[in-house]
Amino acid sequence: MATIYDVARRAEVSPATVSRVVNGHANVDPALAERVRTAMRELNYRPNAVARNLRRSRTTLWAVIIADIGNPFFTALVRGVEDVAQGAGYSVVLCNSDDDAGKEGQYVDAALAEQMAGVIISPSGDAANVNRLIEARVPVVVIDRQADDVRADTVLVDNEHAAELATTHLIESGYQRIACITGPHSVFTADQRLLGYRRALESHGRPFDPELVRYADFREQGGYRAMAALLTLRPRPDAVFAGNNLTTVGAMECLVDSGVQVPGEMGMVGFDDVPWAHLVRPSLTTVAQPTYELGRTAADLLSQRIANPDRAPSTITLNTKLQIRDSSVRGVDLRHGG
Amino acid sequence: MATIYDVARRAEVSPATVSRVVNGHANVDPALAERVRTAMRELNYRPNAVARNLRRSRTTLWAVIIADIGNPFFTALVRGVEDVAQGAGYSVVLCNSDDDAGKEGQYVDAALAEQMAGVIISPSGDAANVNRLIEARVPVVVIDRQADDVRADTVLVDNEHAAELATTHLIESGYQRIACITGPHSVFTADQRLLGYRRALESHGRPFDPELVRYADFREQGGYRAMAALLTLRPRPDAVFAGNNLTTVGAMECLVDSGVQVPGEMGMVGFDDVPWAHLVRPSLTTVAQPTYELGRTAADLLSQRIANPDRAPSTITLNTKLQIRDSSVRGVDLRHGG
DNA sequence: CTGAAAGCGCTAACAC
DNA sequence: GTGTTAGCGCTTTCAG
Repeated sequence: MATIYDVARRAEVSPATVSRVVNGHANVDPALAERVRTAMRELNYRPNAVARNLRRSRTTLWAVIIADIGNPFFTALVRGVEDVAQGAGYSVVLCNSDDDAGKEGQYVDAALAEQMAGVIISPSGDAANVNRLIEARVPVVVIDRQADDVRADTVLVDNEHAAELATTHLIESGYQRIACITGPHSVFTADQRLLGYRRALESHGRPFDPELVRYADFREQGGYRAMAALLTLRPRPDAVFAGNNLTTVGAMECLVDSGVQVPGEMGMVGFDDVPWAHLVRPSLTTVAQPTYELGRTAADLLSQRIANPDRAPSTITLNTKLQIRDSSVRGVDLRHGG
Repeated sequence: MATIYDVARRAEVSPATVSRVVNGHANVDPALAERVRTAMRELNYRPNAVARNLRRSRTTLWAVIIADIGNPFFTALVRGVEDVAQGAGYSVVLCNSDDDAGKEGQYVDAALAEQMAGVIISPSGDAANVNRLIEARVPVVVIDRQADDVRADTVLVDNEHAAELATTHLIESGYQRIACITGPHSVFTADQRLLGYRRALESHGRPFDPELVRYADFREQGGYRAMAALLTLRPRPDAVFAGNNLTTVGAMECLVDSGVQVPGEMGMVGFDDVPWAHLVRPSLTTVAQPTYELGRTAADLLSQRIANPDRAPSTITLNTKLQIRDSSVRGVDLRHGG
């Protein structure tokens, strides 16, 4: 590869002048600049970002570390991040932690080693990885999940409140024995949503029955298995609040396979929209999250922190919206077609 | 941040020795090595990958440039890449081109500038971006789509053959007027699948009617609109072969909204599996692609090319499988539940 | 087995 | 307005 010295020699200027042209610094004689540009073209010169980054001690890459690349919630969020990043002159590299603290740690290592300009992360259980970033003074924004003992900018949704509304909606629709499929114990969103579920029950004078709570991984299969287990209970629950989009899908599949009618025999509310919801019958009542906005907000926060590393961290909570459709309203029955 | 010099000073050795310890080179006195490790821990030393990359003129990052991060086909593929990369000591950074040659070009620039160790790319129409990588001698594997005038390792599926089988299946199921929703003109997979569709018609003595072919973007909305347009034709088509997973979903939504019964009034075969297919009624007949294997294969090829940059490029074609379900078989009617 | 020293490609003082 | 030069942090000959 041609270097800046090759270009300088060919254009008969100094490397400094080439650098100025490359970086668009003012005060370069137009004639010289033109000579430099010609030389660059002739040599097919491409600046070496590695060298530049070393010299400047900074880069223009953001790492976005997400828990599940297969979950549309996270990919939608990434789009929001990307759009802001692009506008601010950063490139986004996406890292999939699979909710595994070890894999996450590796990506944090990489972000640190590569001197990434900033990191947006939805942390797996353990706060240690996030804290390593903070200690290294890497600008970081935590998204979707709050980590205890972490002082960082954070973007969340009103999980507990939304879960309470969703559960209340099931209660008000006349369901009696409402179960909850939540996520893994250590995951923030799972805990919060369970809390909301519980609060709704209690404020309506309903007993909280631990047997009706299932902890699934936040994947389809987890939802399926949890639902299957719930179906063995006697008396059987007659409604379910599912803690994320994929568990909702899994639970629905289980109900289809078991021939349980929704919403007649089983009411259903999910958290976060399910993709291709239009094709699912009955249409699903869900707590809709502003996924794209979540990404945008996190990216804005990251920009601001990079510009001003010393300001106090803030937490932004965005609002969700309960989308009432067919799966949670008795009297509406199964059907397909227009 | 602590540098290798700080560690050297503290451990009372030379920077070279620290470097040897960090990189696990043999032949370092165990006592010295221990002193170095202690010093690293005390100073919370983290190697600076930027400096290392500059010195070594190589990195341990792979870029995977995909056309649509919202399409499960691509995210599944990425998982295959990741697993191989991890085993080979590389990290994967994901870049979403949105099938836009401009955005793609930016990511190619970034990959070039950052001296990425290799690139896996599903190219948008234009071959120029891929050729820039090749000219710069960056190891590159083309995936999912073939680019003309590009000599690079390539991993594909048997698009044309699969499309032919899928269309033949519709013919043999008794459908008479079979339409095709394919992708944008310039996209390789769209062209190939259209070709297969056409071949099936011709080898069964059916006329090829251009009016029955619709070019949609490979998104849900494209499929919806194309289907809507097809429904206005008189006589109306009675079956559709849809060229990718999202167009299939879109087309199905349109049929649901229009009250057209599948498979009775309209037969349907899609290309690539639709996620949450179990929830979709009727269950969809699709051409299943080995997505994960596609990613693995591309990653293996990239490994090999990095190890041996001068070997001749090869093209690997993986086989798909026609999964016959309910949407393409008359006599099976709409239903829901187990 | 260890250390000294050069240099990867670029940028930014600083000098002219 | 332009050139000279030091040095970002690391690895890797080469000497010893």
